[in-house]
Amino acid sequence: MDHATINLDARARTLLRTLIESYIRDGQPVGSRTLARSSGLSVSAATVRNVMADLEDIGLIHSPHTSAGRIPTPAGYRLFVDSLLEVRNPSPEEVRAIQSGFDPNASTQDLMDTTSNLLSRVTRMAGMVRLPRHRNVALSQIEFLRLGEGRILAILVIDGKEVQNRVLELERDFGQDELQRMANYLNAHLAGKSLHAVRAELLREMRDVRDDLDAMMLAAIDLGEKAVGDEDPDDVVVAGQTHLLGYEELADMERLRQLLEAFNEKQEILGILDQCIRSDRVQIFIGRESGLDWFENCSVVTAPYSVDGEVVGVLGVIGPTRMSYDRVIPIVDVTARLLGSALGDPTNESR
Amino acid sequence: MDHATINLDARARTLLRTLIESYIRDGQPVGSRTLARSSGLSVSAATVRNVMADLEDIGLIHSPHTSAGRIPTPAGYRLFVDSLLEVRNPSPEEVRAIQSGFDPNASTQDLMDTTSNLLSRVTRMAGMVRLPRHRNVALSQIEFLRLGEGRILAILVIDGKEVQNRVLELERDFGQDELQRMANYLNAHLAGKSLHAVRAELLREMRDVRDDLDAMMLAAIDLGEKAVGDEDPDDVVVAGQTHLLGYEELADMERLRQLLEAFNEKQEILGILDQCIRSDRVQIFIGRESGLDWFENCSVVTAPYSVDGEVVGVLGVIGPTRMSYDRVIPIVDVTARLLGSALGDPTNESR
DNA sequence: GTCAGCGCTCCACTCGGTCGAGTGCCAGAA
DNA sequence: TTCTGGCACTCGACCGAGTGGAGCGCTGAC
Repeated sequence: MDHATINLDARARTLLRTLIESYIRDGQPVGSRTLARSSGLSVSAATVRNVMADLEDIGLIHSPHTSAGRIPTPAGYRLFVDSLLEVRNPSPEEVRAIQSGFDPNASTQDLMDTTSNLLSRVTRMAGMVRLPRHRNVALSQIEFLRLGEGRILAILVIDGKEVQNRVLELERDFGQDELQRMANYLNAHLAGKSLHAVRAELLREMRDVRDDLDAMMLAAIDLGEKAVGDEDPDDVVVAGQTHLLGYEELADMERLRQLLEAFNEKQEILGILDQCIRSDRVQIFIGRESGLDWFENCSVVTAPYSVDGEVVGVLGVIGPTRMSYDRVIPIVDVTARLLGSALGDPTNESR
Repeated sequence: MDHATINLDARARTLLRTLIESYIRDGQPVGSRTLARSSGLSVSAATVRNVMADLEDIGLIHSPHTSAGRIPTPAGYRLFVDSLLEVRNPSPEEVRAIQSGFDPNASTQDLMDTTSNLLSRVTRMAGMVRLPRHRNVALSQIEFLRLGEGRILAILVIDGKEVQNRVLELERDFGQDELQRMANYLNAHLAGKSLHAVRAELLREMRDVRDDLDAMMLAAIDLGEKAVGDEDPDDVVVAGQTHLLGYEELADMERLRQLLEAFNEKQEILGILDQCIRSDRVQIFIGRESGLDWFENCSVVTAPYSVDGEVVGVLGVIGPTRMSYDRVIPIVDVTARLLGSALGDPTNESR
């Protein structure tokens, strides 16, 4: 396939680009006459037909039936977004709309919500945001609360603002005063370090220094490890799914159901987003490329967002394959940047 | 309208009932011949036609066009569910399916999730559960954690298993040891009492005894009042919205969009459910009766659920007006009962 | 390599006709 | 008075034929 793209001469590329742009705009198969006229080239419709026949052989376009116009195949879209597309700069209004949506004082959860809402509102498709990994956020404080026989509540305060609760089931029972002392010990040792570091340290101490510590400290370390142990839950925030009902190419009810179901389950969405987290720029999945059958006629545009140079999450939109990539891509891109800086914003960290 | 229902003789009622049952089953307008045959009455089609003409005059049925059969109007459905419907007992499998879904050890939130999932799975429509009011649950414990300058985290443990976090912004700053003492004071006074009682007591103490207490106690009461003060957030759990895509009478995309949007916003759903909380049995909204335009072609079946004799919430389903009320009503009913007892189950309260 | 032209294909649309379900009404029976 | 059979009529669903138009592939000329 790849060598085929190289074989395309300038004229064929122009025609393919014009064809796809036209189809994206109108949603109608485009015929040779229209294409000849709108391409800007001074060639006749017959010539265009020849070129189109070639493109069809390569598998970039196809006609739904004899004597209809041509529409792009997934491979055609692929080539289009990879090397033919000229992305517009996002319009100033759009940038402003996105920018003004970010409240630098909001909690992380709120930021995620607004972001996916913004994405879906501006693009009129479904927006989604993968929650940031908390690898390098600082543990501010850890506390334990006895709930009942062998059940204690661990409270982690992160970055001085996020609070996480975890209920631990233990075999041994601890009194509240014991718990208090263990928390004090852990806080003294670990407060201010990143969760990642905390975890590593606890594991190391459990292995190395168990002889040097009294039973209480040992229990404290054990408890701390249990409390920080679990990764934060994988999650993704989705918004604006209902926009997808508006696109007639997605009008098949059964398909649509599966699609919305996937948004509810979130599992598959997560899978897709996680595929993108290693990339450092906008990525695009077209149709079934993501591996899910029911993504036919859908495309996904994602971009990772980073704080202090480290990628911490991914966001993106899902819409019909026939979408305005030139408009959507920069929107996703700029949103990712703005989210990254909102998360890393000092005004956000200070409180 | 009401006197009209009284004017109906037995035959007309039978015919209306058969007509609606038939329409609910097949989704087709039903004509006089079919109706005459399936009603069980020994009357001719012509007679049936006369009766139908009367029913149409009263506004209980209408034909979509000349010489199609008749279909029920909302008023017809209303009369049907009010006085013609014979509800089946829920089938044993259904009861078992529902019953086995309840895990008596689950947290309230999990219970809500499973319940709405159950409702939607068993009825194949959208299920929803209004979160229970916590009016008479016991406060087990209250703790405070200093997050930063003037920001403290209040942790309420309720019923020995639910945990609620609330961040309070205060004008004055407290040290952690002060907070500890205040928590001790509050726990000593209030633990074990219902949230409702706690709140009342705190308010009373603030008014009455401020002279007798030192500043610390006063601050503690103030703090406690702030922590328990807010009502728990209004919320509703929804599941299985996607089932609604399967019903062709809801196939209008624009309508469907509004409907799903409403599920996302939850506000309107809340409104509907709250209308039902005063009732003590199954309630039904047909079409626009709930006051929302876009509920055309939809009906809502709700039932309140109670713990220890007090109604604490509502659950229900939303589906097409043309639904099997005789099957859905008992399902909703029995689910409400089972949820109530799962919430009140002593095995649930003990841990 | 490009282009005009021809013949062909296929879709979308319209038109007329038929069929069947169902209605409304009427006159006669019970 | 109530019921019933019969009749004329209406309307939607379906079918098939016909038509116009868009668009293709191919070919022969330049």
